[in-house]
Amino acid sequence: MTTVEQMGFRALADPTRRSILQLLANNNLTIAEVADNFRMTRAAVKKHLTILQEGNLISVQIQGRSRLNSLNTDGLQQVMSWFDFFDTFWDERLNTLKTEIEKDIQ
Amino acid sequence: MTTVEQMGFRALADPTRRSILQLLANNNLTIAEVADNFRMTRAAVKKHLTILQEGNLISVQIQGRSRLNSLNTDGLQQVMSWFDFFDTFWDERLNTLKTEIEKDIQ
DNA sequence: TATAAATGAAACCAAATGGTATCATAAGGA
DNA sequence: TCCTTATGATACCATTTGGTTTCATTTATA
Repeated sequence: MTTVEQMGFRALADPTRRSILQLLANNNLTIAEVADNFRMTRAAVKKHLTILQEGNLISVQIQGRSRLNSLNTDGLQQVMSWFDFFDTFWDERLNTLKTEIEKDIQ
Repeated sequence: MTTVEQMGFRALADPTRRSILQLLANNNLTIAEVADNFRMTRAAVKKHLTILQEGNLISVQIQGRSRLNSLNTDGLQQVMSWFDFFDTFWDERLNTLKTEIEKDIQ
């Protein structure tokens, strides 16, 4: 049961991967360019990029011998939509609170 | 460098823990009550609850010999605020698009 | 005061994770 | 063509993770 949502959350669990996403928000970058921003091997960075891709958080465009990574907002939206569940929860609590206050007033 | 944000993301990476949060959105539950909803031992569930607490996603209230777990919206808010970074990114892209269209019109 | 109920804690285990090093392959450029 | 650049793919390793089992501690209760 490895849903897209699950892959997205798993991808976001690592701080390096979250940094990569913030990098890609500014520019589309090749693997080597992304790797320049971290103190680990290109191989390690490439693994992170693969996991980000599996979570639909980035998309890849192959240009000759290089591989351009760009942010994919679809995955981010999907993960963010998980939190909507709690929006209704918060609304309900606010309504309950409101009802209690109204009771107090009368 | 284990920030609260990092702990929150890590806590959310596991599907069992996300389910627990949704359970606690409806009711405050003891460890045993939470465990009734899963096919794993109480010990395993307790570990998950500890990780959720470290991520500020739940808070615990001790009542006699039982331990009541409840949703802590602070942690959720903190994690959700990470995504705000990309809101401005999206806005910028929309503005860029708008500018391009306006250029086309003239 | 026994006894049951609820949790705490620690040792242990298999699998996943994040990293490295190494070698292979593909594509541009002098 | 030859060399360099950019990536692909493995094998390997230490640590973390998610789970179990077992035993100890604390708190209600008959």
